[in-house]
Amino acid sequence: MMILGLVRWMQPVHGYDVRRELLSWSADKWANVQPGSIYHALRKLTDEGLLRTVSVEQVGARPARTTYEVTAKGEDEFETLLRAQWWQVQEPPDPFVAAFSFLPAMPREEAAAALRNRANLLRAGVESMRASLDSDWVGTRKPVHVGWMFELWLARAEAETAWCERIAERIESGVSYLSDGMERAEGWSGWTDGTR
Amino acid sequence: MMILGLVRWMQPVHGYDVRRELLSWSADKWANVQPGSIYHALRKLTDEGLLRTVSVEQVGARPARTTYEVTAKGEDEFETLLRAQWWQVQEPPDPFVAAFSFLPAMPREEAAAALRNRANLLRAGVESMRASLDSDWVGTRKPVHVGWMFELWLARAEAETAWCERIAERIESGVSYLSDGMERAEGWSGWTDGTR
DNA sequence: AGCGTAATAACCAAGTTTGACTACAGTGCC
DNA sequence: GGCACTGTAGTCAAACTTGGTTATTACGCT
Repeated sequence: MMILGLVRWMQPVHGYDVRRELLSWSADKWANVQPGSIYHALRKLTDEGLLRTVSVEQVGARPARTTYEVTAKGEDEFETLLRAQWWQVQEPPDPFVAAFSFLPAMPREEAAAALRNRANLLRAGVESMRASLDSDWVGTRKPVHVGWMFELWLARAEAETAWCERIAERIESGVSYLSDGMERAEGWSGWTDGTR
Repeated sequence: MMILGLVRWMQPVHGYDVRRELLSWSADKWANVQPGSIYHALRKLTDEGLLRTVSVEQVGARPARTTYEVTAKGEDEFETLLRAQWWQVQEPPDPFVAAFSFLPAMPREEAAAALRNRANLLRAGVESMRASLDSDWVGTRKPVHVGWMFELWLARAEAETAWCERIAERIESGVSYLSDGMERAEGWSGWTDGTR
């Protein structure tokens, strides 16, 4: 749980603060935390004894805001969780890879075009990232390691760009999708080989 | 939905077949489809009119197995879904990135060690992938594009390996985590700067 | 002064995912 | 023949996510 970590370094906080911080990191993209989940998570963590409510303030007739802070147990749990993620490699599910596994269901032309398009989109992303890396915003107003995360994305994106173009060429070159050993093997009748 | 695509090229199938195929692709890793979700998904897709049940056989006193196939509407929907994934770039949530964003909560030494470790794990993965790419198994018994997916993982993993080592060095070199512009800015008291 | 829009703070019901569990049939081993 | 084990097929309740909604206050504009 990511929320726990956030509460830990902003404590004491209330839900809305956490939400804003998450959105400002646009963390809904790379963590799986949508605004809606936050309050549920906070309550659950409290039930488990990892958080403790500090106070419940009420300003006018607005919804009461509850402020949380981390307990000793929560601190422990966070360390454990954090270490688990740091020491393990565990590749995240990627919808594109899933879609790519259905390659033979796409007409060759379209597949190649889509890959080229993807390469361009990635390049655009790289460009805009580089821009904000060079600009002073990330350079001076954010901790240094935020820039490092950008570098990771950059490296990944560049690797992927190259791959997209390589594969696009192969597809256009008309290589058969069925490998040598299984030209006439049965059970693959569902595949169109991109030539429908 | 990924299940739809699978049913589409294995039809007619029953749930267990789908499950086996998914596991054999170890798709529980890169798609988010655990065995438990399959039957629910099949039923839901049927309710939505994307699938149609073909028959319900019963062998002895075992659970009845229901066989499905794709309807015309399901075919359409699949095309739409597939294209959405092919033409969009949408980076998946990555738990490591999430954990990395808490870098300042880790002692410097450990962070560096963990990154080095990660680099090694990635290298090991690359190695074993390369091995199975060279072996005949992927080369001859699987469609060619499965090999291409391996190449993508490889490219990503190599990029990330390099990054890990670069960052590990920086961390060891003792750079401050706080960027120049915010040395004395308030509100960051929760950060330990890796020197607890 | 009046009015519309944005921000604040949270809730909730509905939909999804998950891991654990059931129950039976072959198969191999002693 | 008896027994343990693996493979087959699917169910289920509990946990988790999500997107939309409420209700009030502050702000800006004319």
